[in-house]
Amino acid sequence: MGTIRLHDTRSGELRELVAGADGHVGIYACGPTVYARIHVGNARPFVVYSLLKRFLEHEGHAVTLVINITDVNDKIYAAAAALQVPSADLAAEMAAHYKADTDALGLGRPDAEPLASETIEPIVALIADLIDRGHAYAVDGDVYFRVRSDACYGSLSRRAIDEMNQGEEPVPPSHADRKEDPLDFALWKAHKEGEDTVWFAPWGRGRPGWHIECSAMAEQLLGVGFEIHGGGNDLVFPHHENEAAQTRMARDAELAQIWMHNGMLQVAASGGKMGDDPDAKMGKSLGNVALLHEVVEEFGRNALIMLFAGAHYRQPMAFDDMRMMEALARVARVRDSARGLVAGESPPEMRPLRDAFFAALRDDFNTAAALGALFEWINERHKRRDEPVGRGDLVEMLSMLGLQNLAEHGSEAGAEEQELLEQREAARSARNYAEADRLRDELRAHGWEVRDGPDGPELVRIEQ
RNA sequence: GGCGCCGUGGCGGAGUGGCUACGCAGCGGCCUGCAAAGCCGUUUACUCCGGUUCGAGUCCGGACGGCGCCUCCA
Repeated sequence: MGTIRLHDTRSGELRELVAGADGHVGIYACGPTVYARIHVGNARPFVVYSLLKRFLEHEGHAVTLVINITDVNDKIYAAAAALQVPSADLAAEMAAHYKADTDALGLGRPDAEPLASETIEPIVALIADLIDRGHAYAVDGDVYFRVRSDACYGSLSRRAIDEMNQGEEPVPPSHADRKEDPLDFALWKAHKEGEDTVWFAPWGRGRPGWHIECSAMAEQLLGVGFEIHGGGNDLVFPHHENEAAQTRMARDAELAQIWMHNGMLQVAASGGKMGDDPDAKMGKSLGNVALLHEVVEEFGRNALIMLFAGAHYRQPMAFDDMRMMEALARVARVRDSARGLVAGESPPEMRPLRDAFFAALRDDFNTAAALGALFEWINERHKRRDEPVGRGDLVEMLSMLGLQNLAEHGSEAGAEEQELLEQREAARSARNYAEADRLRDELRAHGWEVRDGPDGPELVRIEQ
């Protein structure tokens, strides 16, 4: 084990991860708002934090990963109204899709996936505390956070307070004067015409604002002052700034120690289908989305994880079909290499490359550099092709990426394919190469590639 | 306009004050009926201009270019 450092947005530098009691590490990552099916961009944080959990556990920590589901939100009301369905039904449907789509990534589930709609009591209690402490105020059923009462406001996103505005939804003229200060943001929104879900609070009927939902859900499951808060870097301001401010003012403590932010997926306006140069963040509002389940169905989860792991999590990442094809080739390289490894430990001389892999992960979870070490290990393994090489190191490394399946024995070809292979061998023996090649093409159409080796032909499953 | 990030070889993408990242693709060779896989060899780098330094893609300043946030967004 060694020191693990992670980039902290607040300080702008790498900070050592300091675990809590008994080596416990709590991670809270902002999950999706469920008003439509998620796109591959939404999957990046899911993958990054799921893999981070694996790595931290490997390093001896007990990890609790929480990824929330925002199921009460303006966007959900709007989408449900457009579809003429109850907003709660739409949210439930899309939450189910979200779980199925991320299940297909094969990385397991987070330890907790709280719903905003099931956290209303803690949310109301948190708002009440803020009002009691003078950091929030109720006006005509709305409740607003008094931004200027927090001297540290802006410290996460490092913005000067006078250069900010909360924007929020278009404010009707009748509401324009509700806020004491334009900077103040809503903790509770009074029920409005057309909204079909409502909860009761001391200051009136309504529903929570987005930011307070996360503060409450995180505290419920991880307490205050947990180790890592994550999310996309588009959430730094205002979402995470507001989350941090709410908890700071209500609890006199910081919500999280390290604020991690992953970079955006960049994609062309076509959604990455046409090979155009990526030129903008993938986003539902831009219409340039590639849906997660479509990408997984087309290229497989191995390739998508390989793509994500191929770049540092903080960097923006280009996404398109060409890059998925390249990721698929990397997957094939690993699987081809793993074939032929024997059970057991790897040669000690190859240990430094395994160690380099983990050292890279300890240095701000640099999966790209780690993958470089993994491929160097593979190259070294091939140079030793005349001696048995244990798969131990490779399985250990691949497990960090959720790709250990690449080192496992693939399924055997079916009887039909075996029959075709035997027919091809017969044709080869008869030097009827035209027929042999035809049978090889036929096997390829079945998804199996023929590789003739010293010990006879072998059938190898073609990646995706 | 403000804040932040980035600019590496055909493409993707790490890293580092002096030593081949890595992957994909290309080229030559070995192997092979031909392929595939693999091996050997090999081509192509650090946006530009100043500065610091014995030495800078690597640090500092500037220019140009790109991206994110500043309104919902992973």
